[in-house]
Amino acid sequence: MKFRNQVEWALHCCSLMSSLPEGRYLSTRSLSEFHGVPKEYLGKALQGLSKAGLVLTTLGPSGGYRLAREVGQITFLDIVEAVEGRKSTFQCSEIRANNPCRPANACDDRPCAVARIMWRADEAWRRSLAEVTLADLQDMLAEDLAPDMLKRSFDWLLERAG
Amino acid sequence: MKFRNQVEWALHCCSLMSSLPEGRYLSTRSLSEFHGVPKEYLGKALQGLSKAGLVLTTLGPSGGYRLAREVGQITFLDIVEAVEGRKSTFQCSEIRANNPCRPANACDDRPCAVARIMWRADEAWRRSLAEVTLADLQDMLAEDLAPDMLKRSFDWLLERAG
DNA sequence: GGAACCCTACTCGGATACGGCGTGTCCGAGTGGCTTCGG
DNA sequence: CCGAAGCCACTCGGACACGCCGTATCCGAGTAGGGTTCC
Repeated sequence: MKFRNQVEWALHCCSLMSSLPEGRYLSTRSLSEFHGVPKEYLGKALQGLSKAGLVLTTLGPSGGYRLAREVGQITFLDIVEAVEGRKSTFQCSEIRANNPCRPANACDDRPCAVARIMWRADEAWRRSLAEVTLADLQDMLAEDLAPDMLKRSFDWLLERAG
Repeated sequence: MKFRNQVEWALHCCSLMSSLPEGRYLSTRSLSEFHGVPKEYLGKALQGLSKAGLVLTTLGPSGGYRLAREVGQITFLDIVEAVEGRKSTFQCSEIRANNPCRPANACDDRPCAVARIMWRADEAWRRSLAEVTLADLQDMLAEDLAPDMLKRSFDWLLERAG
């Protein structure tokens, strides 16, 4: 079980858009050049973000994407679910119903115990991702990276942002 | 991102083997009949458990699988990792290295901030699964299911166990 | 000079091919148990 | 009657096809901006 690489791309794109000034947009072309990934394919990840309402789009020259909410109001879980979907990582196929010893009037009032445990782990994972926002990521990056590099990246995207 | 259904099968098979008396074995044939899943394919999941050292095998008539440790010493994480592998759900492709503004002597002493957050969520998920053992599952099932059905299932597998 | 119009170039979005891994199946190596034969 | 040997049926384990989803790409609908033209 592993994430598709679109998740990573979407997260990094949102990270870039976090420092985008009000009213400016970043195009798929610019984002793909910055990250060195295929433009057309990256577009599908961004479309996922658009469908989920996380980003706003504008057409035409100097068009592109920008975040739809404040950086503190967009969590990692929002982004991951926008790309990967909202379905649980564990799907219970009700295998217990095939038990040959199971009577017809079996008590199915509770979900399968195995599924309950797996879903609980799924919840823990989602909760961990829901606790981190893009604002937190900005803080982490500010602490990790050299200030001059942040500045240059900021200028780079400002130059390309319509 | 979703688990393969082999995970569910493996968990339910381990659940059955949990109540297997000492020295007895359950064959892939019996397990597949009990759960109503393809025998040959279920075998691959059990082979995964075998490779991970979670179960012991015996060949010949009345051969099969049985748990290698006490039910309290086998966690859900053990089983899931035996089937799905131990790799993290998030793979960092070091996309930040493609940043055109990144100098040659970039500071890569720390992993990518995005990856750190995703890995933390991965850890939370694993921790949740590591906290539950097959003994806990047995307790849950004893509380959920009717005692007579447990008894019948127990007799069923005893009849088939070599 | 200013405003309206048109054209162009650039954008996103959905529809369209290719490949890898999960899904499902088959066959061979190996072994424990039953039968049989001899003492 | 008892023990040992041989055979057989049953087991696991790895090697072999099929199908679906992730990956990658292309093309069309639509629009913002700039240039031109007219008033």
